Amino acid sequence: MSATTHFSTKQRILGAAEELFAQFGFAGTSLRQVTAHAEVNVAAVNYHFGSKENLVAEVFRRRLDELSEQRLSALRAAQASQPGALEPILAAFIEPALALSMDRHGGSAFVRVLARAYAEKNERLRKFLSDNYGHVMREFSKAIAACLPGIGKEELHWRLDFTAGALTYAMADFGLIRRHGGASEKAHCQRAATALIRFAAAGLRGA
Amino acid sequence: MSATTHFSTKQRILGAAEELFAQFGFAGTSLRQVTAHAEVNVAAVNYHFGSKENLVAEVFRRRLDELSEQRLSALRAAQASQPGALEPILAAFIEPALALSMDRHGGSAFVRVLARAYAEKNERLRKFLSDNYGHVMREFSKAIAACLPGIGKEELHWRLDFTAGALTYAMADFGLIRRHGGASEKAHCQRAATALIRFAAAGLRGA
DNA sequence: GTCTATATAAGGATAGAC
DNA sequence: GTCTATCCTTATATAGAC
Repeated sequence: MSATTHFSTKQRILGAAEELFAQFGFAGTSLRQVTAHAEVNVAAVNYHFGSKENLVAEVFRRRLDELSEQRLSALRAAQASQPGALEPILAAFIEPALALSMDRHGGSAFVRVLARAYAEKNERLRKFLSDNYGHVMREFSKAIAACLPGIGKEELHWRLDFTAGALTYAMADFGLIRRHGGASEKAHCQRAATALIRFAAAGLRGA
Repeated sequence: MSATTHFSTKQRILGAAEELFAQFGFAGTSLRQVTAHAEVNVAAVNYHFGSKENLVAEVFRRRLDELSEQRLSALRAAQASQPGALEPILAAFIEPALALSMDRHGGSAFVRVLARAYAEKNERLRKFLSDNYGHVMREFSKAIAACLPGIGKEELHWRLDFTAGALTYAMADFGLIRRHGGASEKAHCQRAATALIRFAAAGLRGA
C-alpha cells in the first residue's frame, strides 16, 4: 500500500490542485494536470466537485476554515494575556500560517495559493473569500487599530493595507524555503517570522 | 479619425494585452481577447510578436526600460543630494511608478501587471525579468543597505524582501484608485505614496 | 464511486489571398 | 501589413458502461 493510497480520491485531488495552483495559478492549471498529478481519472473532478470553480473554492475552504479559527483563537488569547500589545496580535496572524507552511501534506503550497488569491482580481473568487473569511481580517484590523491611537483614519487604513500585502507575500516566501526535513529549516522559518513581526510592527507604528 | 486610430496596431495590441493581463493574468488572458479588445485581427499578434510568450515579454519591456532608467536616475540624484538618507531612496523607487500609474495611456494597468509578475512563479518569466531588470533591485538593495549599518546580513535580507513585497502590492493598489480626472485623486495618490515611504522606512529600520 | 469515450468549445498558431 | 479560413491541440464537462 503506497503512501498516497491512504487518502481518498477527493483529498488527493485537493492536494494536487493546491500544489499546481500554487505553481501555475488557477487559470494556468488544467483539470487534466490536476487529475494526472493526483493519479485519478479525468472525470473524478467533475464527479466530486462539479466544476473547476468549485474545486478552487474547496481548496480554500479545506485550509481556511481551520486557519481562520486558529488565527482568531490566537488573537483572543493575545488580547487576554497582553492587551494593547501590537506584536502578539501580528504573531497571532502569522504563526498559524507558519505552522501550516512547515507542515507536511502540502500545507506550504497553500500559503502560496493565498498569495495568488491576493493578486487575483477575479470577482467571484474575491467575493467568495470576502464573504466567508472577511471577518477575520476585520477582527485583526480592529485589534491593531486599538493598539495605535492617535493615527488618522486614512493613514491607518493605508498602513493596514501595506501590512496585509507585506504579510501575505512574505509568508508565501516562507512556503518556498526548502524543508530538508531538518530542524534547522524550522528554526530558520521561525527567525523569519520574528523578523516579519518586527518589520510589520515598526511599519504600523510608523516610527 | 477615432482616438485609437492614432496608435499603430502593435501599440494597440500592447495596450490591450497590458490591460487584460492586469485583470485576468497571463494564463487567464487569451490572444483572442487581446485582439478583440485592440480591435485588430487575430493573426496580428503572431505577425507582430511571434508568440504569446513574446507578447508578454514586450508588455514588460515597453514600460520597464524607461521605468528602470527613471528609478536609477532618481536614485543617483537622491544619493548625490542626500547621501545616507533612507526615505529619498524609497521615493526614488516609488515615485516613477506612481507617475506611471497616474498617467493616461494605461500606465496604471502596468503597475498591476508588475504585481502579477511578482506572484507568478513561471520560470521563463522570472528569468527574463531577472536577466533584464535584476540590476535595478540590486542597486536599490545596496543603497538601502548602506543606510542601515549594524543590521545583520540575514535580518537585512529579510527586511529587503518584505519591503519589495509591500512596495509591489501597495503600488498595484494605487493603480486601482479611481482617477476621475480631477486633481484630488492625484493628491490622494501622493499622500498614499508618502504613507508608503514612511511605512517602508520604519519597517526597514525595525524601530 | 470509478472508468472509457465523447460532446462541445476555446485555445495558439499558420497558410495563403489580398 | 492585414485579412479569412483553417489546422491542431487542449480544455471543460458529461453520458453511459461497469
